[in-house]
Amino acid sequence: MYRTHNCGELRINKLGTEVTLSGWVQKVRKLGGMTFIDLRDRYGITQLVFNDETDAALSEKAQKTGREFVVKINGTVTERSNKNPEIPTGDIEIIVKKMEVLSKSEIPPFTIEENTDGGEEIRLKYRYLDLRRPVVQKGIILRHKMAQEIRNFLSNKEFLEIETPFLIKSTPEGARDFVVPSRMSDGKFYALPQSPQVFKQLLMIGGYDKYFQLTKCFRDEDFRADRQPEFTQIDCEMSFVEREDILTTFEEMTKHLFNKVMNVDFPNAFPRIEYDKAMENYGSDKPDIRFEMKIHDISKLSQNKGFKVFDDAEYVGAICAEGLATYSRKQTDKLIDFVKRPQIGAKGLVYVKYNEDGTFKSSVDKFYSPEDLKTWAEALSAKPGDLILVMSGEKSKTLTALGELRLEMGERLNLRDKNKFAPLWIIDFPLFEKDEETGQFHAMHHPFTSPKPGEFNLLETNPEAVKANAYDLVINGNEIGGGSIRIHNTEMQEKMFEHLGFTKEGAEEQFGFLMKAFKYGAPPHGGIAFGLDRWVALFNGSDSIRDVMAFPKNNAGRDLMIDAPAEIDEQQLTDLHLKIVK
RNA sequence: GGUCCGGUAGUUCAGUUUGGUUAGAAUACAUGCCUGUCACGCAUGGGGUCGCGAGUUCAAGUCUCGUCCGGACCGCCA
Repeated sequence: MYRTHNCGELRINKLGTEVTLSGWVQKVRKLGGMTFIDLRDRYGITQLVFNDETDAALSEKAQKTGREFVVKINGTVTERSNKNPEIPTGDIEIIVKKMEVLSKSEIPPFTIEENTDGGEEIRLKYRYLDLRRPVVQKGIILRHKMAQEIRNFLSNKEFLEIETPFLIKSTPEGARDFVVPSRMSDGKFYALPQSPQVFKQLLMIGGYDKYFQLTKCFRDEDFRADRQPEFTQIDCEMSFVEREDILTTFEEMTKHLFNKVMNVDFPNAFPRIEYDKAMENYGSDKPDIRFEMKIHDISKLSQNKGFKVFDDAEYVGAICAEGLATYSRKQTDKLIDFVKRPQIGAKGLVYVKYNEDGTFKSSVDKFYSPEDLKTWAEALSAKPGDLILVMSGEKSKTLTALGELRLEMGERLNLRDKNKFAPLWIIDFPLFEKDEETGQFHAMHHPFTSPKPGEFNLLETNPEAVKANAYDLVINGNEIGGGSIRIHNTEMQEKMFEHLGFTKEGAEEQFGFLMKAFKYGAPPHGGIAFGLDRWVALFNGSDSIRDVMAFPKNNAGRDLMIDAPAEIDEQQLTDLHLKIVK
């Protein structure tokens, strides 16, 4: 037998018990005639003691074990004379009688402790060692708990977990597909799903009116801290539902998860904000509403006073950063640099300091009287001591830039507390967005999204104004999930493809099977999908989804541990009818 | 496709601004001392193609160009 207990469970009430433990040697402390070993497994750390006077040979053996050796010991649970209040097992230690080395270890490339000395790259390369660290385990365990709770909740609501295929067909809309060459069909390819979208709709037509799946999705685009080539979605779909049914069901699921996993309760309904309002007030379609600092339109108050920059602008907007009127010239210059960074791309920034004594000091004093500035302050509900930040230009771009600035100021004012959660729904997204270069319409959500009821007619006259029956769940500025009520009849779907620039033949070739299915009694349906990785990362307080994936890839989509992607041999290429062109 | 930052001991970094003696620190590792440590302590020691290639120069970790690798971001991600 390898163990009677794990390394995290022994307490003072087990004094005198003979135990067997197995685990990894985290640390050996030699104090002359006495040696301590910290033995670790995923449940905790237990201290082992060896004494020269009791058993010199065993003590010698203990001193020779290195970090990360796997050992099995037999011994007696004893009260420590010097207790360690830092760890749960700190009141006891094991006086070892027998030790067996089960597996030796080379010297690990970084320290495997709560605070490692290893950098990102080396920890990815030796991911199996990083996985031994409690902080990493915490994320992996949290992920398991969330997945369990999701399954419990949905299963109790009579949702069925149904798998859909990974080897499917490439479609032109959306992200780039990962592609798999076919050996059996010369020159043909499978594609890995970007999401099970079409299959879950076909399941609705197949009569499985409540479906879900925790499944991998694949998108061959460039990656970020919160984007990996393969990621996990909580994919859900329901039949005979309207938007309200979906929002109610999944708001309940969200609350269930918060309650069971984070012990956080939301007695009230989540706020619902229309897309247009979100853009106007927060400059983002995924606003962080842990703090207010709304954007205000001060175009009317600031134009026609002789300041050309504002007069020529389509829009002038401002935010109010509380208590920052004391910012120095150097600090305001830093903010100007911040908005001028190419990622934000603003031309500049005007600041107004509303001083404690009620006076104003701004970078545009030449053009605006204190009375003018006072009207701005009133519009923003600014108090003496606050700093007003103003940007102008083309409306949507300025709003986006102000949104970025708002987040930055929220960060500086410590308003983005990781222990605080602010979920909300964004609703009424536009159905289409226009490609700036080609003028072509794209589906903002996806091409199966239904327009809002009552807006079907607008489709012909003013497609850009049509709102989609789509919704996103946003928590703390992260898009956690999104979905829509789908189109469920052939005519509407054909019209949609037409607007998206598909020819009749093209649509038939790509999605003919779906259009055909619609002809055999398709129930009204809709659904939602959540990004499990992002959600776990959010609950875990991680900035990167890599922290909550057992084996993540780097930002170039490479797996540094197994060194993938890799070349394949000539025979494989031949079998797949492929030739490498350099 | 683009912008920015980085690559020096097993690891994390300093040194590069202003080219110039034997490239440092911490930690890890090894050895010795140490009987209550838990970031143990003390002493000694080993450990470097300064990512790679080319160039400038009497001389390159340091300057230039190219290239590879890693990270953050923009585009992209229905």
